[in-house]
Amino acid sequence: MPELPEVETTRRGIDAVATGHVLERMVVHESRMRWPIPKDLPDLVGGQVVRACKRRGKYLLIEFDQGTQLIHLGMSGSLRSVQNGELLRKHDHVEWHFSHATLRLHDPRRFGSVLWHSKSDGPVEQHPLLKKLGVEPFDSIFDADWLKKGLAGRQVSIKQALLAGDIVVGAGNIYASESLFRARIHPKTQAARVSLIRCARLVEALRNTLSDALDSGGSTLRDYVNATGEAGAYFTLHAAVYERAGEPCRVCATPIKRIVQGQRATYFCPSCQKI
DNA sequence: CTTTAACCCTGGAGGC
DNA sequence: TGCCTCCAGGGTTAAA
Repeated sequence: MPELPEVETTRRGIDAVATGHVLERMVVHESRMRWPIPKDLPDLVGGQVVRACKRRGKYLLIEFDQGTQLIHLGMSGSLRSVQNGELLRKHDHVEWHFSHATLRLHDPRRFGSVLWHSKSDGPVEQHPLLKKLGVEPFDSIFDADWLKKGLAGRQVSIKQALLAGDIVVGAGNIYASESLFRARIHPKTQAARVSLIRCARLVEALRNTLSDALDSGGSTLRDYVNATGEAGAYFTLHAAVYERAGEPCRVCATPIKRIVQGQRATYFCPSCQKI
């Protein structure tokens, strides 16, 4: 799925289309997503003004006066703006119709979700899916100390701890590998054994990896399409290790290795990255 | 408490 | 132009 840069790119795209405008109609073509899309959601938001389009981790938050829609893109989701009346494609599951454009959620695997959090249930940050999320990577509170404290007592690998998202959000499977490469940390290093110095390196590496991806349009994915429908090529052009097993490290030419951690592929340079 | 692995689902790639 | 296996951006959930 879209990792944080892709989600943020999407947020900017839909913000430009939706914020301050009346959502004339929401249409659900397929409600069987990660969780069923609530049946009463279209009636709840139809005719309402979109007040803001925000993001928390990889969740998109569409704010209305009565509450917030939570949208997750899962592994294969994309949310893009199309001209009103553009032909529906296979796997276009949800539409948000505005007078000047339509937003479409396209998600072949349907791991994504569209949920509702009513204002009467308190701040959206308290939603069960959001309240356990770690800090945002660009929040100033996220520093070496924060990371070190978060890793304390964890027996899992640093790769898995980073991916878990309960210390810091935003590192998906691609950027977890890429960030560890930049920080020169071996992905199998025990989380609790990562030193403060290396935590500092990892904080910087994660931020640099994410902001580089954001600068190039948040487009790590083979078939990724951002909110305006523009495909990107950051990943194919710039990945240092991801999906490069057997190919030479861009720094030292040692063949990149692929291992499996927690049922997910990890890529690293066995020479540059130390335990 | 932490950790693990099953699971949700479609489609593309590659072997035969 | 078929069939089969493996793999893919995520993350919740039940079980150990």
